[in-house]
Amino acid sequence: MAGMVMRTRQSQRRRQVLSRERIVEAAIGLLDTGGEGALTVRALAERLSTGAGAIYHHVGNMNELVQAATETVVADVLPPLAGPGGRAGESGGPEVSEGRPEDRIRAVALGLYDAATEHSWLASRLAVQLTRAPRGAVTPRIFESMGRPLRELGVPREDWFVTTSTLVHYVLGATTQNAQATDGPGAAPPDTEEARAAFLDTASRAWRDLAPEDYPFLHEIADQMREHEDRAQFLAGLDLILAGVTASRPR
Amino acid sequence: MAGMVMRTRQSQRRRQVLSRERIVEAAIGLLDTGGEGALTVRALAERLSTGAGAIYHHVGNMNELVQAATETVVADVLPPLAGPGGRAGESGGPEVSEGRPEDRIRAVALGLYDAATEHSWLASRLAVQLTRAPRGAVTPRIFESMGRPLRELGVPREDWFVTTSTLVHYVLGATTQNAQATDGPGAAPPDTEEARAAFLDTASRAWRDLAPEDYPFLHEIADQMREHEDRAQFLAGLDLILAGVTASRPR
DNA sequence: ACCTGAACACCGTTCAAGT
DNA sequence: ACCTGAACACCGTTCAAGT
Repeated sequence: MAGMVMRTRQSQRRRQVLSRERIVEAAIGLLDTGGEGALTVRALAERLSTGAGAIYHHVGNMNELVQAATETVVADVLPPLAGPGGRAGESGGPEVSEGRPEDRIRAVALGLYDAATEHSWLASRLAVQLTRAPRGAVTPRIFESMGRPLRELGVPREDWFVTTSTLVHYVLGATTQNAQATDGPGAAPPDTEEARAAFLDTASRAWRDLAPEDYPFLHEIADQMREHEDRAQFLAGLDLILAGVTASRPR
Repeated sequence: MAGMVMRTRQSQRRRQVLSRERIVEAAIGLLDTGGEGALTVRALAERLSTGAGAIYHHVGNMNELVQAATETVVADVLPPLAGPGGRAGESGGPEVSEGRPEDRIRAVALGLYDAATEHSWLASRLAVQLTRAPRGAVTPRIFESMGRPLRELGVPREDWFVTTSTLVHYVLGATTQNAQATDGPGAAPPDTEEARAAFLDTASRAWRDLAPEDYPFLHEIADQMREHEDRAQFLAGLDLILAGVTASRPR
């Protein structure tokens, strides 16, 4: 009987070369390589050595596919959701209930930030996803892992939703902003270290070239913009918000 | 001589029915009505009673057109950039140097928020724009008007860039998140008051249906999510960040 | 100079036909 | 059940030809 099951599974696996998982995986590959413009049904079919129509047997449409890709990538960087007791889950990511609450919030934020840096297409999709599919798998996990530490920070119960939303919105905005935009037309931010330095230098100079009467502030921060480091900046902004969270709580 | 100029201008105006401005205007109309999916060269050409190719005489390509539309909409809601002295500019929006600094930051943020609410396509485009075109017209204006009041708040000079970026990122994220997504497939958030209530109700119920051991926090805030009001929430989040800004400053 | 509109090289999606 | 691939109805963009 065990043999029968084995044989069934094997033959299924042999014949069913195509699966939703394999398609999503291939889609992520195409997205990473060439951005959203590179993900087409035909390119996908070729990479999977199949016909265009076969894709539609496992995936409803293109939009659903990109959503699945987003969910897959994000799920990998979120901490497992064991209960508040803190037992370990089996998925990747750090523990959700260990360490200081600020650090746990930072860990989730950084996980999303790094994922968005690695997958340039992620940020813009993530934003859409959170709005449209609050029943999707990742939205609840993001809110749960970002918000849970707030209790320990002493945030009053009635502020939990606002505070969590604010944190998520910041992460979303910063992440979108810093995403390498390899997609579509327009001057894409650079990939290499020195190209990035040149990019910042040009941007900084552009600010300095503005009329000083109209843009006195930009003139004053042009240097800081040239020298800033994205990831450190992201963390500093997060700490600013956390300072607000701590300052607002009653004692 | 004045007559000659007049005649030239008139005949130009008569013949040149098409102009970059008119095209951008029509594009905004299409975007507002049907989202990014509704903006096609053919639809644009029909609305302007012309051929498809004519568009390309005034606009480089589709992407450039959407960027121009974004710039136009955003420019209308930003305060005029008179010097720190505070004389009035001639464009729309409130004064940049009047009132308490917190209120001026709120005004800019709300202007962007309201614009994004009115133009559902704006948010996602704005995010892209800020990254790719730091020399564009709106990015400097946003940073200048959001950051200028920071001096009066007592934020130390070396924190100006981080603080401004954090504020902009939050606005960007919140705005993207709350944007009515009429575009593309997927369940679009609703337009009417009661449809929105139903939407929030469903979303809140979805959180409540999650396993309580894994999502204890979401269970606790499900009610707040159902009852929250987007704009008030947006402002509350902004105030949270401003609290952090104030808390971090040396005194 | 400005505009026309057919033509080109793509898309996502469907569907009869095959195995 | 799963897959094939031609066909359909779209795209953005180009370009010879007109005025």
